[in-house]
Amino acid sequence: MSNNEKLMPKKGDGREHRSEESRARILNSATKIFAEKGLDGSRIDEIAEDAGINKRMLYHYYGSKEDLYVEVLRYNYHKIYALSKNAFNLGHDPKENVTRAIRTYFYFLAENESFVRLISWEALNRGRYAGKVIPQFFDLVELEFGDIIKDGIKRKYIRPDMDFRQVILSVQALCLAYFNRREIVQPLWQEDLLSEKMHEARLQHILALIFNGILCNKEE
Amino acid sequence: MSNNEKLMPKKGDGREHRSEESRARILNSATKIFAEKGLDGSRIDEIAEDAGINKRMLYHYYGSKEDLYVEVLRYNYHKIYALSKNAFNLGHDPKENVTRAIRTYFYFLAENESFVRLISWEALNRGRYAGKVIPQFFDLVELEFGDIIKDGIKRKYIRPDMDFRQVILSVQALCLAYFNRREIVQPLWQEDLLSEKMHEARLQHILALIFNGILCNKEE
Amino acid sequence: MSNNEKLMPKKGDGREHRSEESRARILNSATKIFAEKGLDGSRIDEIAEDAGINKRMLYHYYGSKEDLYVEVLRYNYHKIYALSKNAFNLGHDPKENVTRAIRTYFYFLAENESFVRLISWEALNRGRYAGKVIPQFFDLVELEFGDIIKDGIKRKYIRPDMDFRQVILSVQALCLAYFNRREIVQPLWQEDLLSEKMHEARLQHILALIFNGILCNKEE
Amino acid sequence: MSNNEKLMPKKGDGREHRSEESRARILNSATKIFAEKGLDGSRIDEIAEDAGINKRMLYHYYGSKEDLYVEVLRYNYHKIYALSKNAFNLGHDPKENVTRAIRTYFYFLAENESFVRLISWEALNRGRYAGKVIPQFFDLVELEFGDIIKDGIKRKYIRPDMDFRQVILSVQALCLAYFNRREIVQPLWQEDLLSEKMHEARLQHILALIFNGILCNKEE
DNA sequence: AATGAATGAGCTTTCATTCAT
DNA sequence: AATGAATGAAAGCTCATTCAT
Repeated sequence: MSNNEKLMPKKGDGREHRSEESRARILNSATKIFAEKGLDGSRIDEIAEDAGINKRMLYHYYGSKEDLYVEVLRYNYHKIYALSKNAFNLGHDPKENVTRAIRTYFYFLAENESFVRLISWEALNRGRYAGKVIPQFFDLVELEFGDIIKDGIKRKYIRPDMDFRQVILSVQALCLAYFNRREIVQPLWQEDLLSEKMHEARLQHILALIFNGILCNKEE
Repeated sequence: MSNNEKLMPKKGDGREHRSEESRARILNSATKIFAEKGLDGSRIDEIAEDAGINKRMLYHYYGSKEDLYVEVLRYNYHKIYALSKNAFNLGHDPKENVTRAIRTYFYFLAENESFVRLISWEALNRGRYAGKVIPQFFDLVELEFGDIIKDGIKRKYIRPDMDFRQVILSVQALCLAYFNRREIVQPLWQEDLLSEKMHEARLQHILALIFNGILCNKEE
Repeated sequence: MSNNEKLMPKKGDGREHRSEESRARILNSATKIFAEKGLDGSRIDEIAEDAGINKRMLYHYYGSKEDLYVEVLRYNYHKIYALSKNAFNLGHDPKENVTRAIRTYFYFLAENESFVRLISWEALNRGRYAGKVIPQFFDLVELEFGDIIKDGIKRKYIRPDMDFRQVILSVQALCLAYFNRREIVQPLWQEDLLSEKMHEARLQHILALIFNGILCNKEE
Repeated sequence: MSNNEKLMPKKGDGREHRSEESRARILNSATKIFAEKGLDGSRIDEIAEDAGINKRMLYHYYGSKEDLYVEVLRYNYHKIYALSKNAFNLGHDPKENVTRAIRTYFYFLAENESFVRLISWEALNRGRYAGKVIPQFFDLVELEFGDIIKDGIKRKYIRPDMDFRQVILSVQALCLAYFNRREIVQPLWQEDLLSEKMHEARLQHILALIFNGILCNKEE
């Protein structure tokens, strides 16, 4: 490969174009399959076939199965990182801040099933691989959302005895569990948990719980 | 061999005893390793070695890797099934009922890390294997705890617009997440999440959240 | 075991009786299963289970799988050996001698499927195991039947240019093939090859062929 | 690599060639070893080593041990199928037809020991595997040879009371037995059964038997 | 005489990875 | 840039055989 080509990665003679496309196809297939089956359950052959490329290219671009997995994590964490950059900025009204943050997070999960599953595999892997991507790896939501909670406490909207870390963990848990345990609870529920209506119902439940708890005789 | 044993050839003559012990050793090792690495990540050889038995016996007693995995699930689900039988009965005071149920469940998880991880792998497996054990498989907590919530609503202690299924899912999520995502959040927190003190702190947070939400100006 | 017991093998205190019975059960089961699946395809466990005895006893009595196989061969060769002792003696009429010998042999095969299959496995094994039982191992028919043919030639009943060894091989082949290739030809034929009627038809065909060939214009 | 080869990327660029060669090497080794030891007695490692290829390729090309076995049967049945297409056509003279067919079949067996053994294993397997290849599986000789016999009967050359199916089975048996039971009868005979002279002697015996039977006073 | 439990060697099969073009 | 063929190590599983009672 000529030096020239290295300097113009985005505007090549068509080779890089195909190259970039191949890389992307691999990453998409790998995301799909790793999300579905986890690192140990996935097969390199299946990913290559799904991507429609030769297995050898996969090694050329990503080095090894594990490295590819780490790339998949990086690629997917970037999505929520981008999200948090845009939607988690602080407004005047603490309640609105919290509501907007939870809604944004919840619908991000609703629309990114692969992300939900990837971070769940990673939790079971005790963060072994994600740790290579993000030294302090959280959803990244943790940081931004933490500021919102702390701001709410400062403005005396949220009770001061609330540990913001516990709140973050709880919000995450309430959102994630719905997608995570969908197949498990589905038989108990009547409705389709993937419907728009049920999504909104879950979000409203989370908000109600967070703001008021489950008891009667509370003023809104 | 004592004469006594000769007189009771059907009970505890040492042979069956050894057999039962081997089965138990396999099951314990399998629980440990499957919980740690999941079905795909675990190796039969490792389980056999950990159990201190010959690999052949594992197949003799449990048939196949997958069958052994299903047995491990059955074995561990029985634990919480037993729990729910004893601790989830209905008392007069709805608040006490809910509190006791949550506390019991939370400390069961605290003391059974294998259980926490096994149901998490199963959630990612979409209940494929647990479904073979428990046709309608939940934590089994769902059923008993559901009665408590419904009773609380009937007695006008819990708000009537609360969907008891959402509440169950939320309580589960709030408890499970603490153990599930321990390694992930650990870097952010200062304390040791495994300490008795932090356990109690998390439980108190869950109870506060469930009963009152996070906002100020609420009477207890 | 006392010397006394050794001296009275047939009239023991009940132990030998059970012992003899166990040996016989093993031999019968082994005959059945080795005949069906051959040496390599048979499993010691299956034989032990079929015999209803403990696997350990099988080793106690017969030493090894291969030794048991050889015993099965010996046991089954004895059957036809006994047969040839009784039915292959020489009468006055050569034609009657040949007819009786063929009929006896054919119906012996018809009634001893295990024997048919065991000698077929052995043929494929190039006589490796049977050679240990009968140094010169044939059906044993070879010897007796050979005398009959030679006698027929001497009496000018059978053509002198007939090689008696070829005749023996041919008679064997004509009889054996019917049982050996039964499943193979069954789809082509309409009748049930196991019926008494078809057995007799095959025997008559063999006799006709041997005595006259297939051509027209032959006097009987 | 020559320019020529680059211009014809789909034909013989060396890759497919190697692939085809590997497949063929596996098939040849498998034929040899399965014929010698049967399905149960053969070892995949031995086949791979004999073929000089990596065991993995065997699974890549043929899927499983059993599938490979079925391919071996298909491959070898094709040989006699091709034979029957060419040599079994009907001439004017019934005797010549029969003679030619038997001679052709007999020498085909003489030159294809693997075929002889494979169909013998299959007979013992009750046609279990060959049935997957050829729904109605015979030697294929059955069909063509049957026409010859039926034609001979129609022309009043062969006796009308001869069942053509019995005749086919008998001819097969007379030919096969010589190769099948070679090691068994060898000790009884003085000559080398594999010699050209003995082959011809057996063939002549079969023809004599078929046409005239064994008795004296028959005109040729 | 009899048996349940146990074993090591070896079997078929799978997988991530590399070679040669 | 791209690929079909090939591989070695290891996985799950099986089997004849022996131990301990």
